[in-house]
Amino acid sequence: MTSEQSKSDISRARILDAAAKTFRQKGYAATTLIEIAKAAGMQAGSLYYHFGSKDELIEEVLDIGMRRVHEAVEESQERLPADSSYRDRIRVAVEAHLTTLLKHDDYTSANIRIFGQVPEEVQQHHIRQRDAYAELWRRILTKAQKSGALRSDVDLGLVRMLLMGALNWSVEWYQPGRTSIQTIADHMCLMLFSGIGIEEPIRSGENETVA
Amino acid sequence: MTSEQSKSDISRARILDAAAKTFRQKGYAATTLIEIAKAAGMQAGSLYYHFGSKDELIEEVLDIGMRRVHEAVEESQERLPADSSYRDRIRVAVEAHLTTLLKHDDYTSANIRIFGQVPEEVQQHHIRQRDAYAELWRRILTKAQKSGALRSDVDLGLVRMLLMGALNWSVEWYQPGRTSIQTIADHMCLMLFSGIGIEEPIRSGENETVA
DNA sequence: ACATGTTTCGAACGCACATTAGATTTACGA
DNA sequence: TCGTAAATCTAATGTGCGTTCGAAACATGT
Repeated sequence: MTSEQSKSDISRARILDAAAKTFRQKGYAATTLIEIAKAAGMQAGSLYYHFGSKDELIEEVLDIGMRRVHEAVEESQERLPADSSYRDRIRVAVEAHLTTLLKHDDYTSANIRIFGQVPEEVQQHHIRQRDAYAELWRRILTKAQKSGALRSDVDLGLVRMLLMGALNWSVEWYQPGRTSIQTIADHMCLMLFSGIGIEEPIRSGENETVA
Repeated sequence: MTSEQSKSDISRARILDAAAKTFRQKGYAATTLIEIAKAAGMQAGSLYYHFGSKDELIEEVLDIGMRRVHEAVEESQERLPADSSYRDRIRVAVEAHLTTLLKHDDYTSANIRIFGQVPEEVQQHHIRQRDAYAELWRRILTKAQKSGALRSDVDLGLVRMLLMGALNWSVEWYQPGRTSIQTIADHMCLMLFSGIGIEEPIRSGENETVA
């Protein structure tokens, strides 16, 4: 064990990568250890040298995924000039969340897609972590509202849920190459700050039906 | 079989109800036929008198779920006065989608939660139906945009995805009694049309362009 | 080259589940 | 009441998966 990365560490990482990718694609219960092992280049039984059980493996995938998006958003705030506008603060947070989710991070997207499928016991282990991430967003939005950058008559909890939903749902439809992540973030921020509505002319003329 | 509802029909409906509820709660692979049968008041083997396989059962659940939300949104448009504003058209569509999703419809929420987990073959059978529902929303939004009610410089496909995401994600967090469905719809429409931002005191040049 | 610890293999176990088929019960018209 | 079809039960089958464990292969320090 002379090198920084022991062979065990390398195998462990390969297993986790394979697990994250497979869990994201197929869901929790539909993913077999045989599949993960094959993707990691070993036999199913060998996984147990590194992880005690399937649940232990998935717990680590969930943990890494949430930690990454949390850190990404946190760093996006720290990188910002101290006198940045609150809109910019929210904008970079949205960009960080989306980028982590859609760009080379099977862990975070796996977390979002399979969290609702894992055994309740596993979920319990991650509630604290999820709350911490929610709290990060709560702080960002609350500061913006207190400072007058966001309307004071909206329920920020609700706004946060709708915002997270819009962002997280992208894992269900995003395809690299069709739309840039930046464009998605721009549209999201436009909707969030200004909306996309235009005052309609006061007359009620056209009776165009939709259906 | 003298009554309108034969015993078979009643059992069938009870099975479907039980399946929708269980699938929504536990996901596709984690739901066993034993569980569904117990919730429907019979033995697992008896299910096969009504359905050829687990996949056949889930296909019908998915089908019903999508049909219900589609019809709900369609009817919301037809019920509207012919001279309604485009904002109102979108508003009632949002309300119809959300209400179907969150109020007594395990079928639609099951569809949304488990679609990504079912075997690819089953998914293929429903792509047409999903496209049809997407097309319904596309029409509503496009007409609004063409009429000048929505900004012309936004990608409506993207807006639709973000909107659907915000709405659909509610199945992950909504709890009856905490926030009313109407309030959720109001917040969503406010964000969509006007945004929740307030011009900040002129500090630096904000660029509000999209794409 | 040897010895010792590390990592992977490979076969086997047990269990839970989807599915099947014949027996059994239920509903209902004659 | 009887007979037939509908509906459900019950037990069995097969399969796939998580998990275990001793043996084999590999790596490393002496």
